[in-house]
Amino acid sequence: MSKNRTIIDIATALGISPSTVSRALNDHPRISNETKEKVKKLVFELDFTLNPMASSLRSNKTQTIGMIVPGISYYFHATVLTVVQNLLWKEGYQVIICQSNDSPEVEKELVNTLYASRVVGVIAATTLRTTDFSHYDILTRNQIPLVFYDRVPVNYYPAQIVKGDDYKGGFEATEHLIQLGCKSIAHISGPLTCNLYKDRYAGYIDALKKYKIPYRQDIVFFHELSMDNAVESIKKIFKMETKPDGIFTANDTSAIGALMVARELGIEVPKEFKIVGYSNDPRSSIISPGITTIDQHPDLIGQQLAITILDLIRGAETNLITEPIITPITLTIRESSKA
Amino acid sequence: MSKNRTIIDIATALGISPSTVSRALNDHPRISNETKEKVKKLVFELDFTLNPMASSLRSNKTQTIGMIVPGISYYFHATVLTVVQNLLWKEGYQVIICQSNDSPEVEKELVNTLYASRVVGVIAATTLRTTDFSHYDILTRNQIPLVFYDRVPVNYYPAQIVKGDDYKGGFEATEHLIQLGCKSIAHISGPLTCNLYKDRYAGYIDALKKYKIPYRQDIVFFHELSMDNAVESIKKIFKMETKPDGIFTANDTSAIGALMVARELGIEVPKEFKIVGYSNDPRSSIISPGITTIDQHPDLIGQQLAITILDLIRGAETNLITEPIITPITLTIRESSKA
DNA sequence: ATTTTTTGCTCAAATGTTTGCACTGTTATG
DNA sequence: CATAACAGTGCAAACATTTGAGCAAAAAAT
Repeated sequence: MSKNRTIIDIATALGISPSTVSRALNDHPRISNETKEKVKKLVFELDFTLNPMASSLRSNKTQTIGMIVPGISYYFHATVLTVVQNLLWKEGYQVIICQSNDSPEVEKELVNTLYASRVVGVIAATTLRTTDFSHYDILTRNQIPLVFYDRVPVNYYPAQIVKGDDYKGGFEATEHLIQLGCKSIAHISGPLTCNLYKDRYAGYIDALKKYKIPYRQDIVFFHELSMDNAVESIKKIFKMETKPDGIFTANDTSAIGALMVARELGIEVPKEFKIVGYSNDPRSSIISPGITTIDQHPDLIGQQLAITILDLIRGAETNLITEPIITPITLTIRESSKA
Repeated sequence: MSKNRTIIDIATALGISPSTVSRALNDHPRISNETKEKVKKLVFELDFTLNPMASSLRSNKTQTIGMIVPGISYYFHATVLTVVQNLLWKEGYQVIICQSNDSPEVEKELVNTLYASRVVGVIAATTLRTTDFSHYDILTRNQIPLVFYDRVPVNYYPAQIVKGDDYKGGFEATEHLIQLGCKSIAHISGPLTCNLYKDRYAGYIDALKKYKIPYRQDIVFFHELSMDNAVESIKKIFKMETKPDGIFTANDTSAIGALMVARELGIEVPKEFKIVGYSNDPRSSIISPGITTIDQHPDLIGQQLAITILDLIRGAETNLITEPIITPITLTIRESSKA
């Protein structure tokens, strides 16, 4: 029965005052090294740990960082989470992970609950349809560091941003198809309220422009990027008189959908139709033909997030929000876009 | 600038004492409904929330549940996590997710840290190689509800267990292959220190026995279930004089490995060689031919976990650990095992 | 030798709740 | 009609820590 020890037990055992113990444990400069050693030794021997509630109550600071994601099980977010959680845990922070399930209302509620539980920082990827970010104000107003990643506010919002280079991703994907000889490239995009799809779309447009390929409105689609939606759009494409000879989809699920429809209709990939997806989902390397896609390096994003939030928390006095931090992407070429 | 309101502010505003406010908010029976209404109304209007640290400090109880998983990004665990986190959040609990990265040492440390942060319950899937569970004693000794899932103690340990029916999964997978006419069935298993592989292996054995198929030690492998290991083992199999005509692998990664090697060597699946995996990883439905596999219904397991831990926490006085709760599995047939 | 600064520590207050006990007034019991 | 039971509330202690103020002794500066 491990009795709950307190700082006072340590103090009396050593014949010093509780305040000294507290300061010793927090490496206060006014405590002699000798005393610090003594305290830390006993604390170690007794396996003592400070009561985090009492600490937090008194200091009004926790060791908790909140993280808001649309869902834990999305490949991209799961990978980011893994890295962030591991790194922050090592620094002594607890990460509390919350899922918005892509609902703006839930997102709002999550922010409030995180604030109520006195988190010292928040990392968030917003909902696809979040356009109003005022529910995050409660954090900024109280100087709680806030970092958005992946899905970030489109207009200015006073918080740090970390994101993959979606514009470049869109551009390179499209350029790649063009360089392979595609003359007409379809695009499946998500809702343009979300920066991800807006930027990837912009890259697509600019690549077309650069190579003087006319933009065809009838082969560009905007809808939630589900398998069903993708299949529907692709079927439309293949019914056209002037069929496109390639497609760039803003996620891999849609790319897989495209591949399946093509297979079903007996259209040869990549010979007759080339496909490039986005995210480097594990499925895209497993399917055959393998799907060319843009790798967003979620582990790099995770690392960057951990570093960024720690910086903000530790240097909280100075407000050091910088320009958005853009992490690199890599075009990963597979069979779906071979010449 | 939302000042930090306290229970005392509410009390003075209403001309009552802080204790009454506290009791009203906690639905104490001795407070009149009239007073409760008054308090709750003002609390709602002011957007007031109790300071969780102060509550926890005083009551020595948190609203936090710890969850230990080998890694967030494994498909199975990600799905379980998603469900558990959503359900527990709705009940007002915060879930703090920890990753052991499959290291027993880290696992040990995690348990201690969770205990130190006064979680009210722990849900854990252990490391593949955890054989000593004594680091969990600190929880049981202090009556902190503990539920193991998926990877659970092999010998008796005084904690609730929730797991898929691995024995049945192994049995059905093997029986399925036999019924399709396989005469010699290989098996790739993980370390037998882990209940998962032990049970699936036992199912495999018993299915062979039932149909009087001799056990061949040379086509059964035990090693970590990575792609590389799988590829290596499969290559051995295909070099044998008397090649097996089917394989049951204890995870889907190995099944995918088997499929790839077969493809490389020009062995036709399922005609010459049939494959059954385990877990229903998304990749297994995407690859072609699709891989037959055992679906563990991670969402059901998640639901069951949430229910179980809540029961234990709420009825904490009575110790109601029951027999292991076994959740159903489903054989999901795809092309890799067609006749 | 005196004053100032620094070092190393203690005291006590403060953090925001919860909760055992006590108290008042009302209603039921004998 | 006295007394017990009970509903409804308030008081103050307790939870374990942090931290500003204070104080004595030692070290440094004058």
